[in-house]
Amino acid sequence: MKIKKEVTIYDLAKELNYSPSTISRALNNHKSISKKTIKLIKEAAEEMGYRPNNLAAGLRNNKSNTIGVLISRINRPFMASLISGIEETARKSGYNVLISQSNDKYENEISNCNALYDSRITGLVVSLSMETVDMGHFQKFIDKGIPIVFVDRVPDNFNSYKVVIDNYTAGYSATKHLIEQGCTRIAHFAGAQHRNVYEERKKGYLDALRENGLPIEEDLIIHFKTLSFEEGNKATKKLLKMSNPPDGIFSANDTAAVSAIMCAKKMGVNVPQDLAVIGFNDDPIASIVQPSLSTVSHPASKMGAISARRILDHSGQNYDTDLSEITVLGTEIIVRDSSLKKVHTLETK
Amino acid sequence: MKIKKEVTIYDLAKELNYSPSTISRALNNHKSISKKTIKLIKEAAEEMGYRPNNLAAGLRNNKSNTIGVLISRINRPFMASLISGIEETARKSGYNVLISQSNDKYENEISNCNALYDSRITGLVVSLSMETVDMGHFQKFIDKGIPIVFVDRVPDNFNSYKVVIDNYTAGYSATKHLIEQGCTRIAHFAGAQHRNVYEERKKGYLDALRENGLPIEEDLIIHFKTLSFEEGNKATKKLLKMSNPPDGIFSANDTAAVSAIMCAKKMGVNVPQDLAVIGFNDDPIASIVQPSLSTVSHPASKMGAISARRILDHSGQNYDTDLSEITVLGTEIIVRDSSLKKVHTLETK
DNA sequence: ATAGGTAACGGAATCGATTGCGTAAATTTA
DNA sequence: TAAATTTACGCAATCGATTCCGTTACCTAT
Repeated sequence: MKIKKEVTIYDLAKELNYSPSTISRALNNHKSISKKTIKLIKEAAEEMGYRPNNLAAGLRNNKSNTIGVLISRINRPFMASLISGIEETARKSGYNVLISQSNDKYENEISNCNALYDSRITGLVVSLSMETVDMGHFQKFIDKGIPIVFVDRVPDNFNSYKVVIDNYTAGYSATKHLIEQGCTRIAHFAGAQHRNVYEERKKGYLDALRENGLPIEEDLIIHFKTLSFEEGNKATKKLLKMSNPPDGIFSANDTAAVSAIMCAKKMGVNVPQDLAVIGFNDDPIASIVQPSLSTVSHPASKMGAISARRILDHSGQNYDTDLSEITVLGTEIIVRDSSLKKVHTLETK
Repeated sequence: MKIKKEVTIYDLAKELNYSPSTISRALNNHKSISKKTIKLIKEAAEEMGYRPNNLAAGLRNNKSNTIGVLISRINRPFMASLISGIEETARKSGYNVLISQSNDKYENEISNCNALYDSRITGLVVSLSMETVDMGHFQKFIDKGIPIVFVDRVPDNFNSYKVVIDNYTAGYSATKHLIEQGCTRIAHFAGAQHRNVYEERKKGYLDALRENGLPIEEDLIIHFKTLSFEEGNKATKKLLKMSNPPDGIFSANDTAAVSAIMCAKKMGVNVPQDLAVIGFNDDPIASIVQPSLSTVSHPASKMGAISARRILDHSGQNYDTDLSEITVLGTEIIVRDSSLKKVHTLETK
């Protein structure tokens, strides 16, 4: 097996009778090299099949043109789209994307964090694990001037770039939508309250009830651990067996919302007539379940693109950039059948 | 903003009065360093907060302890699970994972391929884009002794590691299942025939028909471009409007299969009584659609894990490893409601 | 006691690109 | 035309880890 030798700037230098410095500068469009020489060198480089050694450049500059991504799980629709957005944006600028998943374990988040740090990433995009409370493991990036972009599941006690959606307004609007459809006893499937996204969605829910004169009943607020299908099933069963069951559910994710729909159907409860349901995320399953699930959509891929862009821009700029910049993206209530009480009422009249 | 200095093996050398060589060897458990010294050095390294510089090591060794992943799209359930499996396995061995998506464009596949090559990845995991026919862009990896693992969508004209499922048998079994359920006119939603997975699934379908004495009708074989929801809808409509419509569909993926179910329902065709449907992949939507979709499941995450393992093992071994090793994993027919004609017939009697 | 062997470590080159400093030639200015 | 710039480039150190060759000191066998 023949191992072909790689072309380096030294090979180019020898071939063209220039010094390696000139070659390097020419390839980087340094201003102190004449246009002619740059053209000459670049053409020769192309012809000889020169390809820059990122490792060498990285060693010298102590960075690697690589964006690190630290998330809970890759195989979730939201996360996959997020990564997709990061990757597309990064690659257009010649950056690589390094991924790692914590599986929602604090411990994994720390070790992955260290591994990425050691890899001299240019910047880090993070969506916090479910367990994470302490932010200590991120400090070293700040100390080194490496930008961190928190996305979706962000901390509130750590100053850095953030890309989020307006979870409060989304929660408020989703709940308001159910109210407008005639619901008066609306349950909420809430996520872990130390994660901003779930806390704010719940706040929105609560305020929507208050501002519309509906009482808040603690029995109707179910706190989930993982918002899984199984948990959703159990919670729905419990709710529907109450002497005074809810007539609406706002779930903090689609998985649990779908389980609620399917569970209700199995129990003979009509959706949306007896129980209107709205979820969160607009996962593919939302448009497949019957009745189709109303939900809140957010631009996952765009969030990824913006996160990557933050890092790319940060690296191009001077150091004292404002790290605290927060990007808030809008959401949209996607009305499908699972919440359309009114229209349905009209139709059946 | 204080920038903390990184600890290097030279710092350790100075501190402990050893040479950098010894430090390096000790940290790598080289046999020519005494146990005592190794212990001493490792403890000091730990205490001083030493972290190896992968870039420096990578430059020297011309590789980076990084596995490159080249796939079509991240945000597909199969691909996300695949990456998840790769990442978990790689990280356990201290390897990083670099991802890139081609969006099923040949051109992107080439440029991503080059970018990964330039990043000195230790090995490459590839699932071919829909368009790829020529394999030239992969040759340089072979020339360099960098292992490539093709997974799922693999080439048949390129000698390298492969991790696949038995698509032929899966296609055969899925079709056979429909036959056993009483279907006699089974349509097939086929994917691009230059991709092994779709070609073999179709072959299995054809042989199942033949071996069970059913005629092959070209009208019932629809060749899809992307097996999308929209394409599935259109194809289903066309099939059901035939004077002699099919009573079963074997779709090469779940997306199209689900669209068939939903389309049939809308057209007043009963699933599975009038039209039995079976898909492929066991995506989340398969268990959500009603009637739930029978399908073929394959171990996406495990395929990723095995692919990563191939690369890790290859790097540990001597050079003349057998590159042509092919791993074939089993699949499973998941029987749900969309194909259960017989049982349903019994129930309704 | 001496040749031969081994265990334990050090010197210094190497990987490839970058960059501060220096310099010769070309150009402009006075 | 001499002086002052400017242009265009070279020299050599640097980033941090690895590794091929040594080189001691100590041990063993004859």
